[in-house]
Amino acid sequence: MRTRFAPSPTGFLHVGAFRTALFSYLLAKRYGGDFLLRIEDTDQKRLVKGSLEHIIQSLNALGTPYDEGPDRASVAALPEAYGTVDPALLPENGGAFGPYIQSLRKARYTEVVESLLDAGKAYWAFETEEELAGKRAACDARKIPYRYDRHFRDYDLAEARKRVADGERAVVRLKMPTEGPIRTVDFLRGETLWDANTQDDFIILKADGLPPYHLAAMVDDHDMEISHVLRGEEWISSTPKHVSVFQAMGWEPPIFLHTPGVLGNDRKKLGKRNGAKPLLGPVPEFDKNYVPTGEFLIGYLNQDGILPEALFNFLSICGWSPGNDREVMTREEIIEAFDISKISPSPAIFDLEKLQWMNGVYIRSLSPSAFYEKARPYLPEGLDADYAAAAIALEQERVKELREVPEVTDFFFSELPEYSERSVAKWLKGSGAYLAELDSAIAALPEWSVAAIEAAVRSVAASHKREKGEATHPVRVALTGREVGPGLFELMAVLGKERLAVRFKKAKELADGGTDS
RNA sequence: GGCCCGUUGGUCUAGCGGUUAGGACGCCUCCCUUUCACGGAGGAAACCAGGGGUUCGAUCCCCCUACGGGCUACCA
Repeated sequence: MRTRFAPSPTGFLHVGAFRTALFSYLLAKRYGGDFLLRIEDTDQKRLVKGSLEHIIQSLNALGTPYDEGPDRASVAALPEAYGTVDPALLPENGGAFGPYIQSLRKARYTEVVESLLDAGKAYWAFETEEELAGKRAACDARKIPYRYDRHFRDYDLAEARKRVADGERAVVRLKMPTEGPIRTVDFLRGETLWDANTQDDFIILKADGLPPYHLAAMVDDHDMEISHVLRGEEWISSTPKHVSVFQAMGWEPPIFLHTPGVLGNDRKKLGKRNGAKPLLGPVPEFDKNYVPTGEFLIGYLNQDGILPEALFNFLSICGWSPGNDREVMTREEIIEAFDISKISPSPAIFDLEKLQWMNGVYIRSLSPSAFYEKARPYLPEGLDADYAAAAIALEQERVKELREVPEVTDFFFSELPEYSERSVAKWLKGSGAYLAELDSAIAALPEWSVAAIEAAVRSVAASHKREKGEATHPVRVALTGREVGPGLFELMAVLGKERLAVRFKKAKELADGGTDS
């Protein structure tokens, strides 16, 4: 069992691609196999600096690291246009089937193309791109479907090679069957028969000397002994091309499984073409000339504080289910339950609200110290660690994304809370005497515990004939400036005597002018 | 236009010829409770895209239509 993820270094890794990578990873791990990363950079024009590192970082961040893939030596061999990759992210030895970067495998593709040429299964074609565009336009004008006219299909090979040797620009095309159906099998959707006359003698070697995807990926999947090819459903239509390559070379094709797209709320595919943002890992800085367009649904989930484990879990059940009602599962449980035949063949809409809910589930399952560690990057610098940990622990069951932590805990860390006028008017006015008495009672407490604090507050409240919200709300507003938040007595215990005294003093001033009831 | 793929509540899905069509998110109500949240108990929400078949019986098998998506590049 060997699977691979084969993205192009052309920008952000988007959810759809990410989920396909996850499925590939899960399949390999389910059967104890290997998951490989291969970089498909045969279109050098679309290369975006920094995206190679982004791809590797993202895979690591999600928790789907590759068993075989780019290593230090091969990345070092890349031109500067790829940007740098943190060596710590790269293995010393990428694996026995490398290099795993297509631009570094040019010689092997040439070899395959030459053998196809020799066998009479492919041919050189000399039309320029302009001529081809002209042929296409002519068909469009007559409203007939365009197909390459196979002008050079029977052109003399020796003659063609001479022209190429003389420096003429040319491409190599594969001779597709001219009759009979071409049969492809998709693991999820079954067999489909493609009429030969809908097929084109497609290009397998571009004029720049590199092959396009249709050839390169097949050669690599074969050479790297990939058993299951999981890829996006946009590849379904070109599968007949792919099986034709395998057939021409006399190779056994892998099992193809096309994963459905992941759509945004607008039902539009979430892909790099509409500029979905990255999911995890540091936000990459790409070249200025890389401008994603369209809807930005995903946002910077990593910056928002979505935990990798939550995303791993969520993505795994986005378009797949274990066949029962289980949704929250550990990574081990997911791997054990993973079954590609239960992948849904229809596209799914990315449900951000459900992800947020699930992230909350994962945040709540964290130990207080783990939660503190995860939340720390979102907190201001220079806080007392013990105090900060105790403070944010009170919010752990309330936040769905880590980014919420600073705004819901800021009153712990500022000298005085920000008092909203509305809250002051509603709860502080007329509570001066109550707060004053509370202040002294708290200051006089011999023992500092949540229970002791609660007892003191309840006692003072009782003497003022205050119950429930009447008793607690003025205190909450006095100490935090707001009306919602963690348990009042817990929060007071964490704030401590000194901070409490300062806040009571300020609150009494704000309450001035009113009379206690 | 041509060729493909898809279609169960708003969303993600279970189902694989006989079910009161199950679960989750979201929404609503109630309980717990000092607020919010968590947790608990309920509820609204799908004539299984529509129409034909096959069958004693179709969400499930076949066909057609509609809608959505993809491909139709010297991009992947």
